[in-house]
Amino acid sequence: MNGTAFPRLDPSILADNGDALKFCSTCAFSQACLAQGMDKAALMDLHMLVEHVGPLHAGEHVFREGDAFEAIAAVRAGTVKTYTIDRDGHEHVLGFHLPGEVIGLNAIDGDRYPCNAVALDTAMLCRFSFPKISVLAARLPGLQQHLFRLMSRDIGTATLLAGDWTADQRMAAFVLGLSRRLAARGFSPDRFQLTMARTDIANYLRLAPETVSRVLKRFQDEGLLKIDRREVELSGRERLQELAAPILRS
Amino acid sequence: MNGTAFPRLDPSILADNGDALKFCSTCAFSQACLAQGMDKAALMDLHMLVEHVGPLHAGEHVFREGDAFEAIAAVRAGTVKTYTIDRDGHEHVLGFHLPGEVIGLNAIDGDRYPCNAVALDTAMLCRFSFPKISVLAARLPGLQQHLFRLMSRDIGTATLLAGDWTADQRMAAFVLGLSRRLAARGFSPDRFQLTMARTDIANYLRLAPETVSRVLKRFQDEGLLKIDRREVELSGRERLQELAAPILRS
DNA sequence: CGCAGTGTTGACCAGCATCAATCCGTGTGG
DNA sequence: CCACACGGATTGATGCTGGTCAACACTGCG
Repeated sequence: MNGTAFPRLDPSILADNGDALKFCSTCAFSQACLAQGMDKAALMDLHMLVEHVGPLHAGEHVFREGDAFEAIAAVRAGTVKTYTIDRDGHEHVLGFHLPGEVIGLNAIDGDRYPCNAVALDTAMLCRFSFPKISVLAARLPGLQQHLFRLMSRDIGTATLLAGDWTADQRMAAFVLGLSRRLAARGFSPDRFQLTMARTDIANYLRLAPETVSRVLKRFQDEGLLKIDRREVELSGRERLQELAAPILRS
Repeated sequence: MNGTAFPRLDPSILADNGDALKFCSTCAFSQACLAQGMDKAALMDLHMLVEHVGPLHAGEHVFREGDAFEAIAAVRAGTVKTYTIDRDGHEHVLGFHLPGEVIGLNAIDGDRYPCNAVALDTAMLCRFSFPKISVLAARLPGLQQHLFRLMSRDIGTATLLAGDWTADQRMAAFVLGLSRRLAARGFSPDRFQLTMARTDIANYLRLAPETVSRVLKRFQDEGLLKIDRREVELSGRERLQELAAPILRS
């Protein structure tokens, strides 16, 4: 619970610079920058300012609401949940962040993080000082473009979730969304583990945990998926897609 | 209804360049950039790439979903509504944009606008070619920072609206939010016109129009505000703030 | 005047939340 | 090894918020 806010670089990685680079080059953030037209030299610059964070264990925080904002971070492994607690004590889950995804972008406007970020399982991250990456982005058009796109995408997904969809639509979109994002990282799209509790899913989809339970049960009864504890297997992808279509816009 | 997509520069403004500059310098976008540390020369560069759009009349579109994305735009006068139509034909209002606010940021990720933008009353805009402003942003740290902040802020407001709030909370947050944004532009915070129809408010807050009507009525009965047709007067700001507090985080 | 668009009001209903009880997998201690 | 407790998940009963449907009022306009 009382994880240190943004732990510093693991010394064992610092020790061997060559290793650190090789390590980081697997980071999807770098990959995306490359695809965005950055050359090798530029990528090297990016690697110069990255700090490897972790491994964090389930329940340890990456940052907390109110912490001074200094850096964004890319998830390299594991799952990170971002959330806030409103004044009635209710948790609002802003998102679940898989490997390759970036957290902290909503903190840029303001000098403090507006939410908490916690590891749901063992997680590794790359930390990018925001002032530094801004300066670098001015030199590297590909990086600037990549950041713009990431933020733009976040606006889009946030507004999609904001729509007034039924519990079934939300649930279908959630499962399908996970499936697609996992597939994009090379994991199986049809069979995966939920790294978050039912309560977390409920707080993310703005449903009661009981509703999450019931909808999943019904989906199983109707053959859309098989679920055992946290293990999910998609068996009725078409029907799920029909349900989720208006949300995922596909 | 059938407004041209992103009408070109009004020739009467082009005619007198000095006038155009004076005109644009009132633009809140420029103001904000100045505040962000840009100098006069930089501002001049920014003015070089701006195109003035409008006046657009109520119902004319700035852009439509699926149009090629080329530019973001700052509202200079009037109100612009952004919205999408889902496959069931239901309208989802993404936002109402007042003078000084920027639209199109959610289009950067992707080569097409993901939503429509329509003028609710007579509106004027400044259009910024996105490729051009990107290049400029790389030269002007203040501009880059400003863009980052704008997008970050949009992520935040989108996620706030996504929460599961009651009709009363949403309505209070909506009215108070308008009041504050208008106040920031120098308009009266206690007395203003709603430029949008009840249906638009409903589609924005994910409520039925009937609910909007009823909640406003009740707010009036309880002395929180006076409303006559589209004219609003806030009379119980404290109580509204209480209601909206968890949403507006203030 | 009559019509159309927008807004309001009322009656009814459905979806989901809430509350409460129970189940189940896991860890713990005797 | 078993008994027990605990947290998360499930299931059932009930109620409330807000949606839906329908009728009507108001305003502006041809």
